Amino acid sequence: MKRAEKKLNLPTIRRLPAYLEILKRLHGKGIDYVSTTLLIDELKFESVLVRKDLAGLGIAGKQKLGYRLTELSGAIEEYLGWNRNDEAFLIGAGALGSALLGYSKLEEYGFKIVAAFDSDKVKGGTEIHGKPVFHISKLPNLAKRMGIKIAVLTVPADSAQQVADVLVDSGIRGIWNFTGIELDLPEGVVSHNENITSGFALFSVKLRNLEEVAPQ
Amino acid sequence: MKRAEKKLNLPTIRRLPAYLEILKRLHGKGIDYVSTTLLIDELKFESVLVRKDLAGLGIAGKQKLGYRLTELSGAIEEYLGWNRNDEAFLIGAGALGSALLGYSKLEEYGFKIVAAFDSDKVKGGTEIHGKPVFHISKLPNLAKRMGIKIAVLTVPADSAQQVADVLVDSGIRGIWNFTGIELDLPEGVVSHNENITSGFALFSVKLRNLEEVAPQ
DNA sequence: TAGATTGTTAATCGATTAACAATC
DNA sequence: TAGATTGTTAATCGATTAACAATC
Repeated sequence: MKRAEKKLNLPTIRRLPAYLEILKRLHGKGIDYVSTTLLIDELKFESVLVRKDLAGLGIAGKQKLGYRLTELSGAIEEYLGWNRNDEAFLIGAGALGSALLGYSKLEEYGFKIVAAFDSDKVKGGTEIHGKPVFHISKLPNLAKRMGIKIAVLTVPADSAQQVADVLVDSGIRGIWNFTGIELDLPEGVVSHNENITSGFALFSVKLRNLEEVAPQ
Repeated sequence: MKRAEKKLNLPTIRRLPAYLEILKRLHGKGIDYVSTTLLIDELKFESVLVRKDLAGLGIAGKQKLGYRLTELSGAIEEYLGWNRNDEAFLIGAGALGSALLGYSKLEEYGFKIVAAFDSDKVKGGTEIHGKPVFHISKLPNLAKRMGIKIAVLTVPADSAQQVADVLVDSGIRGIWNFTGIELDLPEGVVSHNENITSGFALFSVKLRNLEEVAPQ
């Protein structure tokens, strides 16, 4: 299969997992071909948009039939790199960190958190959702020995930058950042900020509008 | 204080919490006036953007000085409705649900989860992060008695719609939806979808690019 | 053939950025 | 006054939607 060369735009990339989820469900039902009309039955947006999105993946549909399901989901997984197997560390084993350690979908998508770290004193042999938890002082050594290049950062905001510096020194090149802090990182290290408060703000505004339309 | 009438665009609303966070930090340092140049020192984007964002809040800055910190953060909180006190139920006390029950920032922002529900058999007196957990069968009654109108939905995808129907019947009008499923809801009920896989997809693509630029 | 679908090009809409005027 | 800043209008950029051609 030829690698899709086209650069997809950001909203498209955000939508890809939703397509993949639906495709999985349809695959379970023994469906072989999916049309964009079938896909938008499940989603709530326009079929042109789906078609544009899929066009960038570099696969072709068949008129009257749609896209071959396995080919389509394969292309999405390949585009996202979810057919690979990435190993990552998680730092900050609080409530959010623990939730991510137990979020099995990540592994399904080729993203395996192999160990967690925390600044609290941890007893030897501690595990959360079956993943070992170490004191953060052990991270640099383990990262180098295991060749880990990816980290999930779920520490409190006020230690975010400091921990990030340690990660960079330990050879980490990609940081999935849940701290709400904009990290200062050197060239060659990428981060992606996940910010639940942004989504909460949108939800809040929707709630406020609701109350204004029909108070009490 | 006059209510800001202007409708802010979605990206602006998403940015408001970040401004608020910075303002809180600066407030702790005893700073009274903040300029947009000061704000962008912390963020990584353009000061025009910040100015445009703040313009919609309906407050005025002072040339050479900037905005009065308390007035600015007050206006943001009011716009988001974070100066109110909303009570909510959480449904689905798994890993993610538990994390949200322990996420104290929500309460700081006027959003209080008062109880959790799960379909698993729960013993009387069960608590997670100090919040009582009930069997879901108790929800309709409690929601009505307590006048709860907001729910956080963290159940597995395959029961999402079914639980949402129960919520609507119980008088819930706003659903913060973490299930990854697009809910079918009647007129007058709003939902906001939080989808961690979307963010993970963006992170994955950044990681993939990283590897392509400098393999191994 | 008629109809369902893919896939592309043009038009529109929305958000960011650039330019600059106003003012303390 | 000079300089730092707010705040607005115009230009640009990016994404969605509309229109439609192509084809099985």
